[in-house]
Amino acid sequence: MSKPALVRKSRRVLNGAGLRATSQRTQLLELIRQGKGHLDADELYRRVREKQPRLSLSTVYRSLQIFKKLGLVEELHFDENHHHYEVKPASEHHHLVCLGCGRVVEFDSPLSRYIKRNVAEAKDFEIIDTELRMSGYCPKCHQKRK
Amino acid sequence: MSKPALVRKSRRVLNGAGLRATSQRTQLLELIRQGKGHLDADELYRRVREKQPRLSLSTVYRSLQIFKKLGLVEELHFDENHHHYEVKPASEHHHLVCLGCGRVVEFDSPLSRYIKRNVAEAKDFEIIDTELRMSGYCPKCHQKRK
DNA sequence: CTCAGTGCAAAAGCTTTGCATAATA
DNA sequence: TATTATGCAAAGCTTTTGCACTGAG
Repeated sequence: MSKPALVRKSRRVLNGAGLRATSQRTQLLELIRQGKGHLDADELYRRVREKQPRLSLSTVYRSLQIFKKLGLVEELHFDENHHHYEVKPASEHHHLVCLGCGRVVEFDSPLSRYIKRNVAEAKDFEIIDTELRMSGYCPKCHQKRK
Repeated sequence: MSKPALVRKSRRVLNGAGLRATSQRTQLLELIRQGKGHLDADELYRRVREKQPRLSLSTVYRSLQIFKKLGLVEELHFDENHHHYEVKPASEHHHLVCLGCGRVVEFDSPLSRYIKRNVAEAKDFEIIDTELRMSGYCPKCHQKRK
């Protein structure tokens, strides 16, 4: 998706919810979309500040909460004391974290959809979100441990 | 398992790792084992303090880190800004959290073991831990939303 | 008796909030 | 122009750390 299209889309979504499409929100969304990694608030703060030095951390946090509520981004809970964010993917995918180097690999598994359906039925829950996180050692770090 | 047996087991595990079986550690472990819910540090702190009023929060945190390293307890990441702990279960199980009332339901799914094996193979990772968390609305809260 | 473990207080993250100012619709 | 959103500073929570004292082995 080209850059202006992204901006247009953000605007549409935000305005649609009765919110304003400020330059801060637009840039944050854009960064989260582009950013391959799973960004945390501080990382986003530092990156956006390169272009908008007056941005404040509060705005980052406030924006992230809004994006989360609108379903635009997803909050991930890795092993640490802070959250990571990524765009809500059209197709569900999950995360594999290396305990050695911290690398995060995404993976998809059709089986997770079966689990979801089974659990929803067994427990009579309406399931909104599924987060599957595995951790272990990547090939390199696996070697080093020996 | 009877209470003295629990104490004996804790002692064995701790001493085996060259650590001391203090009354604080023993009580914490006991509570986590009994506690059906998924306890957080503060909850543990308050509960143990009923019997040992001089316990400090730092000790709770330090103990939890130790238990985690020894593989005695598991750290869970729900939606919030703090962690929850439970005894490391012999059989893997997962969590379903109600976004309305916060209730946590455990479930098991044999399929998660397949996913684990598939991912380990596909990504060439040595997988240590799997955390599967779903969230949604329980029957009661599902009703209320309408 | 020794040294690991504890309590206390202080510090260190991460995240939220109040309020005056700036910017959007 | 009427609000909504922002920046700044301060506060709030959870978690970690330094240090002198205590208690387990």
